Amino acid sequence: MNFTIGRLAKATGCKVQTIRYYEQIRLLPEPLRSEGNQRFYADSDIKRLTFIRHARQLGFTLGAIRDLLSLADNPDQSCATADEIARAQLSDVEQRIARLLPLKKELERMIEQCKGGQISDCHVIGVLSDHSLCVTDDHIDPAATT
Amino acid sequence: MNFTIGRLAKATGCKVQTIRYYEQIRLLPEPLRSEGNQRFYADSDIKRLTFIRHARQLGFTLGAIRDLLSLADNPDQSCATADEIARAQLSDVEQRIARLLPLKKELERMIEQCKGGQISDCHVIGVLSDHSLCVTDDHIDPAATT
DNA sequence: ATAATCCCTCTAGTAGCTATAGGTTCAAGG
DNA sequence: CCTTGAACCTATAGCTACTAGAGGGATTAT
Repeated sequence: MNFTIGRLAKATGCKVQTIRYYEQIRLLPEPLRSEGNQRFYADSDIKRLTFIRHARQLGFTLGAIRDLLSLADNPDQSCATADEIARAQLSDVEQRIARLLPLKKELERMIEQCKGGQISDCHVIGVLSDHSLCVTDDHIDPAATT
Repeated sequence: MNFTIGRLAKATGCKVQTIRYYEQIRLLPEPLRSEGNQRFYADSDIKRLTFIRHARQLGFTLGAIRDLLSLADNPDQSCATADEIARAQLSDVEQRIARLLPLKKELERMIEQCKGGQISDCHVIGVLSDHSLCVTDDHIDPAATT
């Protein structure tokens, strides 16, 4: 019923520091403390943290998770917003895939054409130096995470 | 023959601050300065920056780009190292795709099952709360960029 | 009693930029 | 020649989502 932060960490596969970080940014509520100032958690905290970690594994940002949590806290609302957040996340993932696939092709082509000679004949370096040797124009947005 | 930082930015599609940042981390050499302390660039800088931007578009990290640039600077060497860096990048991209595909599936499933009722019946929230409702176990490393 | 292990706070670091503040230089128009 | 506005300068802080470390206190096992 009462867990130290270390046990919560083990139970959820989350690092101790990460838990304190989530508390700091108010994603997790401030827990009770022992006399010696150590945090003590309840089952509800395991649930909440599990939710967070799972959502992170699905690539949701902490901002999106914050929204999803506040929805989960009010189960009488319509789930339209949750649906919307999930759809946005899906389209994000789809976009990332759509950018990575041509990238992969370009890299494969680059590597395939490298005959193992000198740098001066190297296609890897060559393609990077001269965009026109590239198959596709639009590669990737150097931002885009997960 | 002589460009201000703004012209270099336009020529390469790179922001002015980013150029200064690249100089700061020594990815670009310190350029000459005008009497009024403004940077002036030569054609070689355009080339170098183009190389960098193109490599970034292909998802290479600045560390990898630094290595590739030093290889490009010594064209008599073997291109084995360049090849290796490109292969590492390819495998990185492949791993990212491999993680995103099951993610996409899970999100699609999540959304599909959402019937638009209340949060309490919402599959989006439900799946996040209870991992066992999930199809796959291994989702994603919440790190992994581009 | 003591040692090992856990916990505490606070700060700084990671990647790759982006943005802002507060000031200087430059080029063009009147 | 003077002024105006754009472009430039430095320095610093912010972004995401953590992670690592210093320097100490608490708890538990022996």
